[in-house]
Amino acid sequence: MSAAPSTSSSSTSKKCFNSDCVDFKSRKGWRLRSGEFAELCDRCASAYEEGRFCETFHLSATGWRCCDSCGKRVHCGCIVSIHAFTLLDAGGIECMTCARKNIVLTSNSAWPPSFFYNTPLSERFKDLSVKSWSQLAGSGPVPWRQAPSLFNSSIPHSELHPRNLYEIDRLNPSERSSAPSLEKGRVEDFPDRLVNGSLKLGTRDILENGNAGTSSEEKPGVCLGISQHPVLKEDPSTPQLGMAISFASLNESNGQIGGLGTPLRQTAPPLLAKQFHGNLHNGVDSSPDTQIRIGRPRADARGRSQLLPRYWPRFTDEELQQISGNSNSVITPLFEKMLSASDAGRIGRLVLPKKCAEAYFPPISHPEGLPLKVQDSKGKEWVFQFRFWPNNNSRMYVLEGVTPCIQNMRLQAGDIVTFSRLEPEGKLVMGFRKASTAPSSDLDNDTSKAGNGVSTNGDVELVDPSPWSKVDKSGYIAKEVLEAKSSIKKRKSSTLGSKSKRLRIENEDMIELKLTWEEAQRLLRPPPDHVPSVVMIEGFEFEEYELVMFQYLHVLWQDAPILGKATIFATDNLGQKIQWVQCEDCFKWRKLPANALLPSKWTCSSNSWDLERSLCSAAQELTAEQLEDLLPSCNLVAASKKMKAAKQDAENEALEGLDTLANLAILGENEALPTSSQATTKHPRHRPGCSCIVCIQPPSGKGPKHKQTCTCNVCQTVKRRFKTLMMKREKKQSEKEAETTRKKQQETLPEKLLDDDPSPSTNTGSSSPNKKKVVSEGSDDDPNRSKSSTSPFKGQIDLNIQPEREEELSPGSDCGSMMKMLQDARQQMLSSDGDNISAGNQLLAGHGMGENISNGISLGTIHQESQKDHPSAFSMKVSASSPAAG
DNA sequence: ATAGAGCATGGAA
DNA sequence: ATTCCATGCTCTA
Repeated sequence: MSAAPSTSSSSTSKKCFNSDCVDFKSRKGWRLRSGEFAELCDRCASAYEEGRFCETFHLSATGWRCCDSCGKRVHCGCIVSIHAFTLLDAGGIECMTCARKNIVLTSNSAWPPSFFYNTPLSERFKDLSVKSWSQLAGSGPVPWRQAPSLFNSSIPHSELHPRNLYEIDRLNPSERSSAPSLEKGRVEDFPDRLVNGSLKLGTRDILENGNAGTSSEEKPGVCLGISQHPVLKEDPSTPQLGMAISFASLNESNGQIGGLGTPLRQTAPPLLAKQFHGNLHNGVDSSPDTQIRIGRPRADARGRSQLLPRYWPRFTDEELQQISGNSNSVITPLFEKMLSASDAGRIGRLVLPKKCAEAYFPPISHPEGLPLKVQDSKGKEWVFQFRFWPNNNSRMYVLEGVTPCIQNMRLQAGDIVTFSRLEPEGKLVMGFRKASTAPSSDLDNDTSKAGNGVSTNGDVELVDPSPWSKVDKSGYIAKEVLEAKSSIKKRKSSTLGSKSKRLRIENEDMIELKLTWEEAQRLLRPPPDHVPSVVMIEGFEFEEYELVMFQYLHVLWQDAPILGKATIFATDNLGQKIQWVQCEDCFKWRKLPANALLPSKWTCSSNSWDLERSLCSAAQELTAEQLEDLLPSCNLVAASKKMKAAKQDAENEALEGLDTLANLAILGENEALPTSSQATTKHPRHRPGCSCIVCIQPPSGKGPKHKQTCTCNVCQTVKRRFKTLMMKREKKQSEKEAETTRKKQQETLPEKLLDDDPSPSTNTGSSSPNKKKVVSEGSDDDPNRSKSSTSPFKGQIDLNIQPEREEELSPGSDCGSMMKMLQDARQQMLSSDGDNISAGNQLLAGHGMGENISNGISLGTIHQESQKDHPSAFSMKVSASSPAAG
């Protein structure tokens, strides 16, 4: 603190932060407790960077001590040098140089190897066993962050550590457990760098308890050295595991972090918290074995943390084991991140969550960063450039050059990449989890299954091609399927774009989705006798099941309503529109008004429409037979699909196009379908005024349900948009019909029946039990799209479909009654105008409102729309649901 | 013209 | 109000 001049804020004055200096500030120095950086003049900054600051300005200050090992003087009483030394277990201090040496030489050093990132060192640390780490961690009051009181020593000392030691000043207790940053001149913020597994564990436990460092089992302070510094700006609840241990970083330039060995330096709270349940208590745990074993995400493990929950690694034991394989390596989950469109795009830049980057990756002082070696679960090593961009007063960390890896893993936006570390090797391992297998927040139960990219055999590429096999009940299923398909070779920039966020949300709300999906799955089973129609798209052959599409749409519209309580629409004896819904608990089907908005988890108790049947004990209205009739008729089934084809690109595009189409269908926009690459830019930023479905809904997907009578802006918008959409479509449809009629008269095409006629009547009826080929034809206006295998358009598809023209498709003709119901719903909606915003509400409800799910009307409507015009779209989607077999 | 690199912007948390 | 971060924008090669 002597270093901290009187200036209250480095940013408020133009003078050098150093009160002893009168020059103007121009560079950043150490990080202040406030989180800002001390701004220094060139001279002071240089001194700081070179480790001479205290020697220069604080010689007369108190707090100097001597390194117990080399006798060098270290200014322990100053924030500037906070990372230049470490406290020894037995008392006393050690300069970083010695500390580093010791840590290299002994596994029991107070200095976690994690501090040394550079390859050379990491190599040296390779032989450090996990045990060593744990021991390190438990080595006592290692000043991960030094308490103020620690700085009062007056022991003289002669020299400060290596300049790099100066880098980090992270005194921000709450956020940093700091590792000294290698950065020169710029104070790094490498908060929360855990030193080792045990530390993490401890932290985690702390976090789990949700309090700052006081867990019944663990005393963070014990191992982490509880910082007593005032919490700067971080969440006060955050454990103050400070650690300002600076570590002498090695020459950053040599970069290769190689194995990264490093254990994390950080207080990686949540992360660890989740994974290693209760193993180490206070970091003093000397039993290495207890730590870092299979980290198991615990649902209850979420404590508070600096890291956003979405970055918490959600590895399951299984996954961890897969990663570590048969080796004796212990896997330490670090963090995970759902790929954004940008991440998965061709730019090859993966944006790293700042805290994660700072916590687990080597500290970097220059924007150029360092090459970082990362091994995939297959053992293949990748080298990314870990760097950052100055961003405001912060940094934005990115991994560059990830494209090959991303492609290799066949990942796309929405999928999750995981970072973990293998101990004792210290290797950074990058795994992945396809969207559909992404474990839900705390429900990791079924995540370990497919596609996590961390197969034991290391075959990252073993992305299960079978969509269904990946169905894990999560709402991602369809999406994933789609993505899995589209990911097959050519990986274009993600189509998720704005969806990724939604995906994240969904991921976080997976519980709900899972249930929904479970429900959906029940409905997805194809009837025994059902014969799928085969759709040929771009040379791909798909077995098509209407419901798949239906479901797909649910899932597909990440930005829209989606997975909700699957219901079946019908018309009762009185001619009224109704919907059948199945109780989550008793599985009985209940009849509800067609416009009822249902939450994803609907139970009899929610049956306010029929009080007599608001209890599970109440008998089901439908007889088994009736139910049987009902289900098949709606094609509430999904089935596997085969995809024989070759053109992955085409496929990708098609899928992406479909994806987009789906959105367009909802939005009813007129623009031509954007290309896949455009997909993400179509909605670059939802600026003010944007009324897209994304923008008009609550960001978190949570929130109160909107009633049908709600007149809030969102609802109004939805109503208005829907109305407009319907009007447009009606108009379009009329035109189409007229045109179709004209053409029919002229040509009397054989495909006629397969044609576009979107009229409900046409769609009603058979569910095409017969396998037939559906040919998708590209041009949107071409009414010739047909399902006939003999169609001359076979294999052709035009992805540039326009929602408006979707009317022509009628894959739905197979969907008989379902289509009729949908049509009915649609008409009902249209006729009732503003009042009946069922569709719109459905969107709302199913969408942002989290719990509400499209009750079917919206879906139906959408479905229908899509169907009408774009067989191809449908087909594609359908196919999406069933991954390629070919 | 295109791709890549780096920075800026602004929505979301 | 601040920070994060996804992605757009601009410049350069």
